[in-house]
Amino acid sequence: MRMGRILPQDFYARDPALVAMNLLGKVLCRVLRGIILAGVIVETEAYYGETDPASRAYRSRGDIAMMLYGDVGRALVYGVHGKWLFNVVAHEPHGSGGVLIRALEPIRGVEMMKKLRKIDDLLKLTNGPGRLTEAMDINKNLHKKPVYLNSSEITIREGRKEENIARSFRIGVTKDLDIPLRFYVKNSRFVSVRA
DNA sequence: CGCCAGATTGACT
DNA sequence: GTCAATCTGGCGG
Repeated sequence: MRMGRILPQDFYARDPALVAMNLLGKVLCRVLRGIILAGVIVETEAYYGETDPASRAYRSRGDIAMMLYGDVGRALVYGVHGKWLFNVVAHEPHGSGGVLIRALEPIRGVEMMKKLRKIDDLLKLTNGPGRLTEAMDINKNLHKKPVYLNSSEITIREGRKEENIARSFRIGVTKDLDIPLRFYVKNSRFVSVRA
């Protein structure tokens, strides 16, 4: 697959659920020590601000929480259970929210991803939010970096058109909202486990 | 400073 | 299916 153009910042200036849905089929691109690692986004989740009990902005005023209210199109990287999770800040003007990238279909730099993950199985390389960050060496260094600039080590680009989009409730959250906010490519083998 | 929840994963019965 | 290792950010003292 040819590398598409980088999505502009205003792509992220919409409701997080809409952005999450529209990110399916787009390409997450990471430049690591001159090597390009890339994967098609096949699973995402939307999060809101203080109204969302699963959000990091729910009853919190820390740096992570405040970022959800800040500039759209920036990487929001933070740790849970010893893993790094990769999000992009996305919300309407004066709103709050972000999109968690939960799974990728690897398309470039597979050998390096296998090294970083210390496994060989292509299907288990990037099928989970903590797995894909390990496969692409995404960590605190990329926190707050814009994903819409050519100079960034992490960008999101045009990819393919996805047809079969499904949605479900978010995975792993203790308190969810009553609308399903997880989006995934229905017949992809690279979607994370559980449902 | 100490404590601990948590948007997870991998190992195991 | 169950379970615990994992470690950072945020908050209380």
